[in-house]
Amino acid sequence: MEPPAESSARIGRTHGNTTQQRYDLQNSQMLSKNSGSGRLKKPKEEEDLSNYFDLNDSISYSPTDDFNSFDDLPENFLDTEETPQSNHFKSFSADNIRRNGNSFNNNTNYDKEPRYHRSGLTSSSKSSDLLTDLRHTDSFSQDNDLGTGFDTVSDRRNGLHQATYEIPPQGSSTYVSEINQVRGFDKEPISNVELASSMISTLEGDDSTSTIYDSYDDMPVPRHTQRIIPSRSIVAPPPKIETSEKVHEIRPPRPTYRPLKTVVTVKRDYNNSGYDDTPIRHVNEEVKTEAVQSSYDIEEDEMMIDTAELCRRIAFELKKYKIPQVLFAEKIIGRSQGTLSDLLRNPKPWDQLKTGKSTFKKMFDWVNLNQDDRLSVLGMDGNGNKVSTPRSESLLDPPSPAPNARHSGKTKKYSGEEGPAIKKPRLIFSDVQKRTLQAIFKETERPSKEMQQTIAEHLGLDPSTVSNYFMNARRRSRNTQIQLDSYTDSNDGNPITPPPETPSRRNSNKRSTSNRKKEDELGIGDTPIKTEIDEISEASM
DNA sequence: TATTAGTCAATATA
DNA sequence: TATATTGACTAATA
Repeated sequence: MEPPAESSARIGRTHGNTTQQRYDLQNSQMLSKNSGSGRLKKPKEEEDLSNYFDLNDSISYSPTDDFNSFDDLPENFLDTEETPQSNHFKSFSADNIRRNGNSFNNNTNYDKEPRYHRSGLTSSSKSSDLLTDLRHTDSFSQDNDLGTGFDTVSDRRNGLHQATYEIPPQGSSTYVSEINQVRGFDKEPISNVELASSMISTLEGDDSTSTIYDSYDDMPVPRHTQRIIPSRSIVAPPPKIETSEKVHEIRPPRPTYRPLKTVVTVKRDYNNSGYDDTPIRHVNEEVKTEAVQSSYDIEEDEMMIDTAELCRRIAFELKKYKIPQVLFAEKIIGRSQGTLSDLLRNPKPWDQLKTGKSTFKKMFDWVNLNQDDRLSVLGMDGNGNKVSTPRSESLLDPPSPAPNARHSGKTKKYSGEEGPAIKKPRLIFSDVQKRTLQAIFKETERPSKEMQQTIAEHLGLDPSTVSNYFMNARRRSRNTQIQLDSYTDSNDGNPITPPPETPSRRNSNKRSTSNRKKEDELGIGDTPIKTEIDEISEASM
C-alpha cells in the first residue's frame, strides 16, 4: 500500500490559524480588560484591531475599480470575506482607531508576512493561491478528480505553504480566464456549505439543486466576506465570593463501610486568589459518612468527582509549581501529555465517563495529597527542582497503562514485506480537504457509508480516513457541546458575561473561547453575534 | 459489524 | 520548550 499523498497546500495562512488567532486575541483582550489586576498580558498593540473581527457568511464583498492587485488584499484574504475597501470596514476602522489610539495601517496584520509578488501569476503569488484553491474546489464537479490536484506540500508549522503546482502558460485560455476570474468577481459567490450541499445532493442522486460547473473556467470566485464585531462587552468586576466552608485537614479513619455515593470535590478559595493548598472533600450530606483522604477505598461507581473543578484545580497546581504536563501525565496518571492536555481542557462529566474514570481518580488522589507530597511524587521540590527519590509508591497507586493503550509492537506500520517497519506518517489534511469535510459535517454529521466512499474518492482520501474524520468530529463536537452546556449553566444562561476573574474562571474563559473556535471549525456555532453592521441595519429600519 | 470512548503520539502552535 | 490539536488505533459496547 502506498502512503497517503502529501497534503496539498496553499500560500498564506491557513483558515484555522487565523481563526485561532482571532479568538485568542479576543479572549486575551477580554481577560485583560476584565482582570483589572494587570496580571494578564495586554494584547499587543498591533493586534488590537483584530479583536474586533469575526466572520460573517452573510456579508459579501463587491470589488471596486481600485482593486487592482492581490497585493492590496489582507494577508488573510482567503480566510475572510471583506476587504478594506468596504464602507463598513472604513467606518468601523475609524471608530476603532479612535478607541484604540492606533493608526489603521499599524494595526492591520496585512504586513505581518512577506508581501506577495505583483507581477502576474507567479508561483508564489496570492492569486495563484486563490486559483489553486478554486481549482481544487472545482474538483467537486462530477468530471474532475480532486485527488489529482493535491500536489503541494504544506508547512503548517510556519503557517505558510510552499506551492509546487504548475502555472498555466501565459496566453492560454486557462490563464486568461484565471486572470478574469480573479479580477472580475463577476460571478455569484458560492460558499463551502453550498458546495457541500451541492456535493451531497449529487451524492444522493438529486441533481436538481447541485451547482456543478462544466469547467474550471466556469467556476465563480468565492467572495470572501468578513464580519466585524465590537469587542465583547465587559461587565462589572467580579463580586467578592465568600468562602463558605472552613477548610479542614482531614485524616483517615477510612470509612468502615462504603457509601452509596460520595461526592468528592476540590475546593476553591476565591479570597486567596487561587486554590487553597489544603485538600478538601465534600461529603454528600445524605450519605453521612466520613470523608476519606483518598479515593482508594471507594469504588468508581460509588463516588462522584466534579471533573471540571478537579481539572481546573490540577491546571492551577501545574502552573503554580511549574509542573510540566508531560511529567504529571506520565508519573501520576500514566497517560501521554496530549491526553492530559485534552482531559484538562475538556473534562467529561463524571457520570458520562466509562472506563475513563480511573484517570480522573488518579488526579483526584494526587490533588488530595499535601503540598510536599504532591511535589515529591513528581520528583520535585518546592522550587520546581528535581529531586532524586520520588516517593510515589507509598502515596499513590502506580500509574497503570491505559487498557487500550497502543503498544509499539502493535502500532500499524507502513512498510513492505521485508526490512524494518516504517511508521506510517500521520496524515495532515490539505486545506481543501479539511474545509470540505468540515462543510459536509456541518450539513450531515453522519453521512452514509456510500456517501463517505464518494467523499473519499472526491477528496483522494482513504474511506477509513473519512470515517475516522466523522467519528472524531462527532465526538469532539459532543464534547464541545458538553463544555458549552456546563459553561452556560454556570453562567445563568448568559455565555457572554465574563465570569469572576479567578484562576479557575480564567480557565473556563479560555475553554469557552477555545470552544468557540471549535464551533467555528465544526460549524456548530451558536446564535450569531450581532455586528456593528447589523446594528446599523436595524437602526435604519 | 458499526460506533463509541479512551487514548497515543505526531505535529502544530504559543 | 511547553501546550494544544488531531488522525488513527484499540477495546468496549450497541
